[in-house]
Order: sequence, then structure tokens, then C-alpha cells
Amino acid sequence: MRDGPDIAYVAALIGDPARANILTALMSGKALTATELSGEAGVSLSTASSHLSKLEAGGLVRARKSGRHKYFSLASDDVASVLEALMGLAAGTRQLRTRPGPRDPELRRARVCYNHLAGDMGTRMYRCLLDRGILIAKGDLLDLSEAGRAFVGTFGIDLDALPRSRAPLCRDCLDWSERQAHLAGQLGRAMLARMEDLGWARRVAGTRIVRFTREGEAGFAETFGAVEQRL
Amino acid sequence: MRDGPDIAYVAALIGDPARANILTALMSGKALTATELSGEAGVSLSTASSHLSKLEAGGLVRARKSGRHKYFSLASDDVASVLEALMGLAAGTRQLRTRPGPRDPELRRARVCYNHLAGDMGTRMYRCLLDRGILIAKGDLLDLSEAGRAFVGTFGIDLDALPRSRAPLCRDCLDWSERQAHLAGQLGRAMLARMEDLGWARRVAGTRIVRFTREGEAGFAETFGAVEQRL
DNA sequence: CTCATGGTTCGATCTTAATCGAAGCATAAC
DNA sequence: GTTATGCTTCGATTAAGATCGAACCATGAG
Repeated sequence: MRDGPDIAYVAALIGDPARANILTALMSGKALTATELSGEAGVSLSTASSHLSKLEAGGLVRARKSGRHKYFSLASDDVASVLEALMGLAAGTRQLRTRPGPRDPELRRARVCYNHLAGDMGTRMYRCLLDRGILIAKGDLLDLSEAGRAFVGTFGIDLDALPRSRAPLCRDCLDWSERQAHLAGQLGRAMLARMEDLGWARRVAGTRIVRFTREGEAGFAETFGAVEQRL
Repeated sequence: MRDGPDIAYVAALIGDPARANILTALMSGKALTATELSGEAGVSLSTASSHLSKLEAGGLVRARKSGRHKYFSLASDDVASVLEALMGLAAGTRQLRTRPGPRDPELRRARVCYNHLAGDMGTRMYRCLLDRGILIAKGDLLDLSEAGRAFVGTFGIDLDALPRSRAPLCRDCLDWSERQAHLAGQLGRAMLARMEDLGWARRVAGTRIVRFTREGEAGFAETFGAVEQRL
């Protein structure tokens, strides 16, 4: 029965507390240096370095060196997806949540998932885009409709300017706190970036929290419809 | 940055080779006894028992005892989803596939994913159901259309007879080999079961492989359309 | 009842790998 | 050039947990 890819290797990679902390920190979407990550993980620089090389060898993170700094980030959206899915399991599965934490409500409301908007507001935006026919779901694939291209344009995003990478334009990603999908992929990244440019929201340093301004709340509500909380 | 659910615990649970083998074996969808699983994992009965109690405590597997046997199965579709996702990472990520294995092509063609059809044929069926409007994708949620109810009925599935559990009727699940979605949930389970009833396919004992008969291939092609391999 | 079988628990052993500090390298600042 | 900073490598220590066999419990078969 030992068919298929060997899960154990990847899972063990994620399964160490220090490495899990590192990966969680990278879910913020920011590229972080080894020193910063050692702090996040609560571990000495040398051990962090060792962990990072393992994560890189395992294809979970990607490193770019710039000068005497080495910046680490998640290797792909796929990795972020798996991490979110694991969080979903961990949240639902553990008998007692260790510490719900004071920041928990804020995290559930709006947070960053690698580089796109997640949490309640993320899933709300996603549902709205679907309801309006801006996005068209084809199974797990997402298409941007003609109307959608227009919408995105007026929102201030230049599609042609997006990096033409291997990564798909639209993807969905299962949200651990809402247990619904939110928008990922290049477009998801661009949407969040645009909201930050507009001054709607900004990330809280050192966390995954995204905090909306008063104007941001208003703009978001206007653009993505009424706030009807889940059905 | 230590916000959100703690991934490490769950990931470490999956990350031990013996436990990973156990979980992979349970992906066959069959409930297996501790003794059988110890064989699958290549480990003594006592260690398997220890692993199983950890997996149960962690909420990954569920145990039912019947007489002096104790049957283990995956705790939920969610767990199966996460395992498939991890397989996707492991398949894409590892620099050199350890051993593609002789059964690999068969696995990629048609296999069981917990209790529904996966692999090339699984994703083909899924795409067909969407194209014909039998299933309607609403983000990550799937609805069965009116036409769909009729279709499912003529295929020989009594929807009302399905267990009315907490689990959703339709779900999608990301296929590790095809990197596309296939159908999961109660309906996915029922579809596969019906195919087995019809004599279209049967599971190969001791593996996740699903092998179609000649008539099964024909019926499948007729029911789910031309065989146009991926676009 | 006795016996066999499936499973769990216990204790001891042993391997793996996480950890740190110190030393070494490379790059940038001066 | 010299010095400081970011990171890696090395070696030694240590702790966690995977493993097994033996003893033990529970259930079903006879």
C-alpha cells in the first residue's frame, strides 16, 4: 500500500514546531531574512538556518539572496494552500484550542494568506465576485469574465502589468477560519495590493492581521456589496 | 507571529512514516483493523496500536469496535482532502521521485480517494458533470441542479437513501496526480459505489487502484462523454 | 469452562534530530 | 585595507519518541 508520493517527508518537514512557526510567519506573504525568522520561531540563528535549508531542499520555501541578506518566502501558492488546509484541520480537530489568543477575532475577520486576503472579509469578497459574475467557477478553476476584466480595470488593476508567471491568474484557497474559499492567485494578490494602495487596509506588522480603515470599510462595503453575514 | 491553529501538531502526526503509511492505507476508504494496519505500515502490532491511539486522539482517524475487532477509518473527508493535497506537494516537490513504482500509471488513471473516484477518470467525470450542468460550482461549494437530480436518479442512485449526515452532498477534492478537482462528498461516494454495483469497476485489494472492466470503460465513456484527454 | 485471537499497556532500548555556541565565510560599510 | 553584520558549518549535547517483546485484558469460539 506504499503507493503514491510519500507524504511523511513533507509532513515531517512541516511537523517540527520551529519550522511550523517559520512557515506560519511566511504566510504573511513577506519575504523574511533568516535572522528575522529565527526570532519568529524562537530559536537560535544557527538552528533556524538549518531548518531553512531543509525547508528549501524540501521545496517548501524559496530563497533569494540580495547583498548579504537572504530572503525567504513560501515556494508557491500550493504550499500556502496546504498550510491553510492544515490549519483548518488543526482548528477543528484539536480537542481544546491551546490559546484562542486575543488576536484571534481580528485574524478571523481579515488576515493575509501568503499574499491575498483571507478571513471573513476575504470570503465575502470572493462570494461577491462570484455572485456578480465577475469570476466564473469551473470546478476548481476560475475564469475572469469579460465583465470581470472591466470591473478589475475600474478598480485600478492593470491586468497586463501582472507578472506573466507560471502561477494561474485566479485560484481559490480554502480558508481555515471560515471553511469557505477565498480568492488566491495573481489576481488575489493584486486585489489586496490595490486595497493597500487605496489606503483601505494595512497589514499589522509582525502578524497576519489586516486592519481596515474607516474609509476602507466603507469602500469595501460599497464595492463588494452589503455585509450580509453568512447565510 | 504564533497566531492561528498550531499546524505542527497535526503535521507531525502525519509526518511519521509509519503513521503516514497507515493514513495512506486508509485512503482506500476501507475500514481496517489494527492488525491489518500494522502490516501495511510494516511495524509491529504494539507500535501500530500506539500510533493509532495517537491518530485517534489527534482527530485524524475514527475507530469503531465490532466484537473483538476494532476498525479504523479516516475521521472525515477533510482529512482525506488534506492528505491528497500533501501528496500533491510531495509529488511536485521532491527533487527525485523515490520510486515511481510499477503501479504508478494505474494509480494515476483511476484510484480511490478515501471513498470516491480519483485520478484521470475521476477528474474526467467531474469535468463532464460540470459541463453538462449537472453540478453547479459556486465557489468551492457544489450544487446538484434539477437536471442533475434526474441524471443521478437514472444512473441508479437514490438520493433520499443517502445517509443524512453532517457531511455535504457534493464537495470537490484536489487530485494530486491530475492537479485538478474531482468529486467528493456523499455523492462522490455514491457514484463510485454505483459503478462497482454495475460491475464497471472494482478495487484492487491492498491498493488504491480502481480497475475498470471492458464494459465499465464503455459505459463510462458513454455516460460521461468522449475521452478527449486533457485540453 | 478452556483456549485462541485481537488489542492494549508497560518497560527498556535505541535512533533520530533539534538545539546551541563557536568558528568560519562572505558581503557590505567605513 | 579594517571592521561589522548576516549567515553557514561543525561538533557535542540532549531530549523526544519510535520500536519491540512480554505481560495483560477482553471477546468470541469450542
